[in-house]
Amino acid sequence: MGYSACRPEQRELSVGEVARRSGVAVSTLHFYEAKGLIKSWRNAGNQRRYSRDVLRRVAIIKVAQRAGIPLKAIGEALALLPDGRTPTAEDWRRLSASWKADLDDRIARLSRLRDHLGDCIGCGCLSIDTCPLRNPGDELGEQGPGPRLLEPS
Amino acid sequence: MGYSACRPEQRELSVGEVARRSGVAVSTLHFYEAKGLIKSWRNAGNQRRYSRDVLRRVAIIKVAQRAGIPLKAIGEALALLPDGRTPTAEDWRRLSASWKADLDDRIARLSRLRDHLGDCIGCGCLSIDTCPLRNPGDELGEQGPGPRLLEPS
DNA sequence: CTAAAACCTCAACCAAAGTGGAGGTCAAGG
DNA sequence: CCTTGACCTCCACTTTGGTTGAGGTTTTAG
Repeated sequence: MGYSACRPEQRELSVGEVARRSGVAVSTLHFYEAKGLIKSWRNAGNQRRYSRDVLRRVAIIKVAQRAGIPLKAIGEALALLPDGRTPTAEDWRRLSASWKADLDDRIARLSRLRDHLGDCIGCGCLSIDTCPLRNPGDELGEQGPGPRLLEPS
Repeated sequence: MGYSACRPEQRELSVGEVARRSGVAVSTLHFYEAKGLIKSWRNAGNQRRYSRDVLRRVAIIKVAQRAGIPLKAIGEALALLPDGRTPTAEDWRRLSASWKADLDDRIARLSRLRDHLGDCIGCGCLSIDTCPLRNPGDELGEQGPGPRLLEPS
């Protein structure tokens, strides 16, 4: 067995442990670190060591991702915390509130679309100018070019 | 001026015209064609020609995309239509009904997440085992690996 | 007829959010 | 001591939904 299996009362974690405890792959932790979302230091053998609160950070990242927040935005939000500290309850309040607003907005858009879809089922219209599905107008406005991201399935 | 500016009563359209009328870029039309979502034939000079109903197909594609349906699934749905014909009102009824179910599901997931987020704002818990945000369990189940897509902003 | 605009193909590139492998190092158990 | 598993870096590849550009052809307006 590896050295990461049985260490009670640890105050620092290896990547493998963080991976197992947080449920994300080791490669993903590397990736998050490269993107600045989490931090680590190195031991004498150049291996990553994490403080236990990285688990909370990863948890927050995953929740925000499920809410549809792109990693970049999550990183920016986390980076705004003084000292890059792990969010306190108060920090989490602010973060989750802003993400909730985002989520509310996304839900509202989708709901409006659904309603129009319901109205239009079977109408076969889709006519430019008259069909609401064809007139994104206000809430469903133009979406510019570039890659478009979808909701996690 | 190009040759596509002033042709009244056309029954076939050039890419540029389809692009202008449907609101998507020429490159996107090429892309959709490569993916089998739309079809065209060629004139003597090897230029694409479309029947007018490609506009309806593109309209349907865009609506489905806004509902969060991936292009591949849209293509499969359109391909199921006999003769690859342009959807009739009845076809559209079936298509939009299936996409609406998808949309309903997505909205339901996001709504549950929002509610949990609301419950948890400020609680600072995020504790494994107890926080609903940390327990995707049933409705918010595991999301496998691979690229994740987000909702169109 | 000529020049400009629109078209063609093919290939590379973009972003996001990772995954996977090659080749090499480190640590711990037996 | 030595094997094994965990770790390291770097690079390439994946998918989705396109965009951009190079280099060449066609069409059309003047």
